[in-house]
Amino acid sequence: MKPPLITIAGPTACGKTSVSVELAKIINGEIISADSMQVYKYMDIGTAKIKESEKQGIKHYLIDVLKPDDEFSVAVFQKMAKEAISEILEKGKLPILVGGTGFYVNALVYDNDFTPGDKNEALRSELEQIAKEKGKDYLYNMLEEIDSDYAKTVHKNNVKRVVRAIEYYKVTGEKFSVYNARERLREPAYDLSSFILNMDRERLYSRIEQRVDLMMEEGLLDEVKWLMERYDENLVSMKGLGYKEIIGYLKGEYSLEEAVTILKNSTRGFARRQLTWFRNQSDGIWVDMDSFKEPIDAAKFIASNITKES
RNA sequence: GCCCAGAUAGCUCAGUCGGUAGAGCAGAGGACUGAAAAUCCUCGUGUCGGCGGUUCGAUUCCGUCUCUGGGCA
Repeated sequence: MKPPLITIAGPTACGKTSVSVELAKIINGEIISADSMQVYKYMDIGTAKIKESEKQGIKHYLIDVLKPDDEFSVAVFQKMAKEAISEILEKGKLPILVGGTGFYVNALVYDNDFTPGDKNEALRSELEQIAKEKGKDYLYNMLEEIDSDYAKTVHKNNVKRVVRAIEYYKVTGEKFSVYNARERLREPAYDLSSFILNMDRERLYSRIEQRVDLMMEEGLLDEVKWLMERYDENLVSMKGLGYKEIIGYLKGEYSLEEAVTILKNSTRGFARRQLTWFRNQSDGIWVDMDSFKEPIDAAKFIASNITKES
């Protein structure tokens, strides 16, 4: 018998946070964040992290658990999320996975195997160096020779992907395409109820802009300055939306006003990419946020659509 | 009032030595299996300001009008 799991996904700024808290109250659940940036401490404003007062006593997992310079990846996420699920289930409560990082949600839901192919930092930088010196085509040709099937599915300009595929092969001796094909066959490891929140695009975009303006009012600039004094700008965490744009301003690349515009534009693009993922890489009931007046109404709708087997 | 410069895709502009036009941004779609808020791919017809004229043919040349900048009075 599979353990129960409820997932709530959706693009940034669509209202996941408040709906999930309301849902947790209704069904006696606890929340696990599937968010690649909210895991980091000290990054509060830019990640639109839930505030203590907004939690309303509902326990949240995987928020503020790492420092900005700690290692993080899907594999780490999956491990920590699984631990959180066990903990919640032991209490007799329901786990609710909430977040906008579709890749993470799927990794947990399908329980993908991340045991093989651990990353090899030295190899990665070596391969990146090759791409820089001999060109992307050269690196891509290397991939074609060791795994032509995977090469067919990735664009030669996507150096990150090409590097990972070569890395995987060198580390494990197995073709990345073989690994992918195997992982693709997996069935959900949970008794799953999945929901995808969405709303009118125009409305979503204006909410994004409002949110960015609010972040500036709340002191995003100071938050980023504070982080810059302590952490390296090349950290993965510092590549997050709201951070890399303000860092650009702090380095004198453009004005603060431009930084805000760039941030708004990038966030809209992010929301669009998230939606593309949910549309094509995930299953679930789409919840039209426009048809609910309050978050609690959407939560009630979700609660009534949870499949009850246990 | 006069002079000059503009008026071209939602925005900023390029261009056509006359054969109905193209970049960036915005927008849309897609990929993704240990960087994922990352990375990468694809998609551009619009009375070329209005009206006349020259011409086989005008967005391109000429005239005129309107509007917008700037300058002179």
